[in-house]
Amino acid sequence: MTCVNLISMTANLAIDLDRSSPVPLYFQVAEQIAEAIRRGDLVPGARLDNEILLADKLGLSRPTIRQAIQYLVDKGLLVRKRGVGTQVVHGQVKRSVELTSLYDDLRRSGQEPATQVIALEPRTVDEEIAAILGLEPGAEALYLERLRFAAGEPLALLHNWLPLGLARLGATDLETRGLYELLRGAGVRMRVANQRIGARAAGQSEARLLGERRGAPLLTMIRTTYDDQGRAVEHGSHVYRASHYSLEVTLIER
Amino acid sequence: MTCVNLISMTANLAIDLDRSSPVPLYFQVAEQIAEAIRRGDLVPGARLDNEILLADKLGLSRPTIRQAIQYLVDKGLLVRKRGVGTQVVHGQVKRSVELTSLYDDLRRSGQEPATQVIALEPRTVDEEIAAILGLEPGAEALYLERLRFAAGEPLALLHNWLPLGLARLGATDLETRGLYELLRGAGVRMRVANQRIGARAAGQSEARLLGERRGAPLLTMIRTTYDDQGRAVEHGSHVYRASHYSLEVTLIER
DNA sequence: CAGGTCATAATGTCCAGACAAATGCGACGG
DNA sequence: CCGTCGCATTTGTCTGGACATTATGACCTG
Repeated sequence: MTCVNLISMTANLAIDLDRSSPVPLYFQVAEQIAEAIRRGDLVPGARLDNEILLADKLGLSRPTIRQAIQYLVDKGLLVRKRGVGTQVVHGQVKRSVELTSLYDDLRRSGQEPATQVIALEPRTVDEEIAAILGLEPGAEALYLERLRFAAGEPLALLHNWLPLGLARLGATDLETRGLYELLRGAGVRMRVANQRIGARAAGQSEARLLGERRGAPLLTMIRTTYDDQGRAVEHGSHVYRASHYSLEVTLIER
Repeated sequence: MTCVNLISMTANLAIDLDRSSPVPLYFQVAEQIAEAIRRGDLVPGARLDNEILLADKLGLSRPTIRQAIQYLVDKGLLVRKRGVGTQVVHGQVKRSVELTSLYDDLRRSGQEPATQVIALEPRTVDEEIAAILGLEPGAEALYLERLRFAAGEPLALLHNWLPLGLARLGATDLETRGLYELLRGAGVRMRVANQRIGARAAGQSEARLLGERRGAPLLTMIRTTYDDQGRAVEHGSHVYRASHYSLEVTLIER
């Protein structure tokens, strides 16, 4: 186990390496630099030591250090400029894009999410859903309909279609945890999601369920999620009360 | 200049390398593989030769090949699995996330965008905008207000704030080209954008401008864009006619 | 025939070094 | 005083190799 200071000037940033750990070295380095940025030990604009010096200090090779830095550059935490050096990004850029569910979002923001399962059953898919999920027309898929509350108020009406046999989902599970969390726990590795976000006026029945008036603006989101092999694992069509919720997205261009 | 077939089985994919070009070799490889996927020469599920063989065929080292493949994995075109190999992703995953403007989106989808500039002038910023753009309170910034049409119909009302001196923007330019295109042309390198998407009912004046009735659902987007150094280069607050437009977002988890 | 075991193949990680290219700054000269 | 050239610094790209880890399928055994 080694432990080395990263910044000569300030000498307040230390990195521990555990070569016996299964966690890759580059990842250990990246995590600890990211943590230093979150903590504020590395302020925006601060320059890291150059790659060769860093590699030397940590007893690693330059490619390994580069891999660690590249990882953080991709996440938008660092900026590299040839001939200049590597700096912590100016301005407080938010967390990178992540595949999260509404449930995760709510819990992270400190609200208390609750869920009421309205439907949970295999249903015959129509042509459109079959095409999206890559099933034969007339096949069955798991249909799921939920009403999501936050702070005791109805917030969203969620419709989902999932391929059968993907995970064992019980109504009890779904009322205490988020769908994405359950899928991840079942070993589903979600990787790409395609979302279409729009808005429309609330219909009669939606309005009643959500506690809005008919014609109230609703935020709509249609999302298809694929796993790391490109197979569709979930298709959702959701409506949110625009007065209570908005979506946040961060884009990073490489 | 070398030219090598990539896939032994089909032998229909060739890659040209130009070592005298300033374009990095890994990028040349990546581009041509991506092109082959777009063309359909590499169908979803097709397996690439393994990295060592590829490197051998192309006369490159394995890290260079890996860099090319990694680039495409990050873009969501390929999937790597240890012990198995590298495959073209199943299913038609859309293009990766990009920083685009409404104008670009419309032109790409074949519609004919038109723009009417309502306001284009330096204005004193309020506290909120100053904080977002990183300016002193009371400083000035360029205020821009536009009405965007597609196929002759009003589509969106766009409000923007930009730091002064970023680019010379004329009303004529803005009526014939998109804001992002103009900024890129002026050397601004946009890299990260943070968007908040919501919905609300149209007010009286918005409704009149957009040709909707008061209370019609509107899609709202508030976006701040940062350059590669993390400096804010643009802040926009836009409303779209929900009946005519929706936003598409692709998320890729690494 | 079923199940576990082992070999094989492929990617993941890491190392040591070399040269290229861009940036910023200082020294020099007009 | 100002501009230009050149140099030092730093990241970008590329090489060639080594070992670790994991998934797959063939083989052997019970």
